[in-house]
Amino acid sequence: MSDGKSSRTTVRTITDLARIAGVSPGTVSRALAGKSLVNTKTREKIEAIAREHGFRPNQMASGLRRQKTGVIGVVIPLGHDTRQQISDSFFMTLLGFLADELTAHGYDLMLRRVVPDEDADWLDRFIGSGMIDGVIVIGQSDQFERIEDVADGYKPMVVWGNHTEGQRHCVVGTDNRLGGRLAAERLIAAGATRLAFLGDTGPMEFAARYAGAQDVATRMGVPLMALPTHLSPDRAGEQIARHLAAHAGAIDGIFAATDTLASLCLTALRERGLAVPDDVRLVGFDDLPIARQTVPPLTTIRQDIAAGARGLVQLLLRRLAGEETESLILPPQLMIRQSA
Amino acid sequence: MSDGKSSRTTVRTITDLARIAGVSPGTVSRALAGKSLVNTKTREKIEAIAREHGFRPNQMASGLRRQKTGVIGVVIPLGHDTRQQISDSFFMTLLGFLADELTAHGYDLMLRRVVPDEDADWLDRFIGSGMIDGVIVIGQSDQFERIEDVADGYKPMVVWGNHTEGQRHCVVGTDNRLGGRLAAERLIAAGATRLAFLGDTGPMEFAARYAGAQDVATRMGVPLMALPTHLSPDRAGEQIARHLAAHAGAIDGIFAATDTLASLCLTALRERGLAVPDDVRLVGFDDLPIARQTVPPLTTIRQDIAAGARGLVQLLLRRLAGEETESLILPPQLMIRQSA
DNA sequence: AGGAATCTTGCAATCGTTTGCAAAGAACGT
DNA sequence: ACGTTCTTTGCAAACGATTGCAAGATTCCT
Repeated sequence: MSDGKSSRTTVRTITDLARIAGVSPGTVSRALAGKSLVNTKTREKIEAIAREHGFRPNQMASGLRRQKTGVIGVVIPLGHDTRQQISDSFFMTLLGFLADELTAHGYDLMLRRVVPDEDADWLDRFIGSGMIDGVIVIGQSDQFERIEDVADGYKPMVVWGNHTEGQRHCVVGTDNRLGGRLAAERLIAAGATRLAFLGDTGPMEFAARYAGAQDVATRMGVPLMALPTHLSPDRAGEQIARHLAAHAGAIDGIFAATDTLASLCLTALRERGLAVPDDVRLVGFDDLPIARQTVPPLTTIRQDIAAGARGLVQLLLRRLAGEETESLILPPQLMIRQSA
Repeated sequence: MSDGKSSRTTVRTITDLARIAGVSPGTVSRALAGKSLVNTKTREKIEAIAREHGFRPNQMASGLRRQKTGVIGVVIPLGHDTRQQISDSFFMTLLGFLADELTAHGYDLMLRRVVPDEDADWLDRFIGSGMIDGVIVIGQSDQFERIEDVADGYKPMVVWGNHTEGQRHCVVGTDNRLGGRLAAERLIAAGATRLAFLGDTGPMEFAARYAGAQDVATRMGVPLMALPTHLSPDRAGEQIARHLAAHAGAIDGIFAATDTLASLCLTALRERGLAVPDDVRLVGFDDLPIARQTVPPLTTIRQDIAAGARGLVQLLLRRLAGEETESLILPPQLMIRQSA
């Protein structure tokens, strides 16, 4: 089927190919681009030679000339916790979907993880590199302002994160506040009377989830306590244990900022001999695969990651085409299992 | 601190910058590259102007001229199960480490997921694009032969996967066969007398794990049964349940090909009312974070993912420098927890 | 057959940066 | 003051593909 190396003469450039085919480089370029301005017979001959020698036009040269690269940058700013934090589960899954989605539209994906504290210039540097046609930022982290600044002067950018009234950059994300409300409502419906929010309230997404829970707590006249926690599993584990030790009896419903934290929390609760959901009700966030496999299975707020990826890419494509676009807020969904 | 848009005149090219600085483009190029052939004072002036206008040289043009891009391609072939299969946990974690490691060495990362069945040309296409200086293949999938073919003619390639005697491509990976042996030995030491391997034995890594377990089973005169299973969590769940239904009593020790499968298996065992490790011993593979949070915590074979990423990048860099390199086989490590 | 209309193709400039070569300028020694 | 070395800089040719323009080749019509 594929022969590979039948080529005596190595043909690397469009000019080499042109020489063999006995035409000019321009014609080869047009033939391979499929623009109909070239005679069918000539085109077929050129295509045949190209196939035979396994020739592929150099993307760098093409990109330079056409002023577009066919590459979309995806950048993950690591703000709060420097280490891979949120990344591992949720963000990485999103990244996988993004890769598929971009590929489906003929784009390549250039990935960068950056530490804004060490490199204040992270976003401009990426955009200005000339290597990418547009950029998707995964997570606002603590860089909201910088992203806002860039958004004014650079259109082909879409951000995964939380939507704030009046913001200037285009964002795709779950309605975190609504998610927080759903979680708190479920906890209360399941019998909880003293709530806690488990997770760092610094990042905007989490702050919104907390605020949502607060809405409900206030409305229902139920207390809600914040238990700040790091996200990296190693540190989170002991922090959670410490929280439980301190507030053991004062809590009977926990809303964890992510399923990962919820899972750790489950372990910690078990170690303290507290039954879920009888002694303590627990609701997570994300609906990662792990949520189905904990003991008991986790009641959680589902984010539709695939839909998120699709939205990010579609909005970006429209912006690349020069359109203005609104942000896209996805509805969260309460998945009732057994932990609350 | 950063001013950003103080630039009246927009300066996009090195030539613009040269005009402002009153020097030739060549000088600007040399100044920004830090090559010491330019007068210190001139260099400083140029750098100042560049900073003020937020200028960054176009990577495409630079790449074209220098014939190197500063980008490493990372490709994940999706062979057996088309869907994201293994990717989600292990591969994605590896990808994260790779991103960090490449960044640390000044390289960017271009990510591609490909479906070899739909695109036989996946590897050549990537390499021939001219966009990448080298390539890291994550997982051999069922593409061993194609990778071997390419390896002869293209040096800067390193593959994550299994090492086979006499292969021609440079690979980094865990000693899967040894891992399999460790797992089987542990199961038997924990009292198991009738073993099963849970997972698809098609992919080479898994085949080697199975073979390792087989080694031990044969040596100890213990039966070992293969229970083929898909990797995507949705299908795997019911397949495992079916396996257990069929071979319930005939098994008292299970070696799961990955922690993800092990975790699913744990759930299935619980549903059948089988106690772990008393009725059935269970050993996983990978030592993903999840292994610590299952009930009971998973005894598993640890792969050092960070070391793997480091190895991949280091070998690739040496190959980029023209060196020949041997493969790197990492030792697996038995992590004893409570499931066996 | 002659001229207009339509297809194909080649020419050459261009994208923005890098770099070999040589010229100009500075420094230095006698 | 003059010839010799260094430095520092500019010039111009790459890198490989694309594309506007115009010339050459065909086709078609009357």
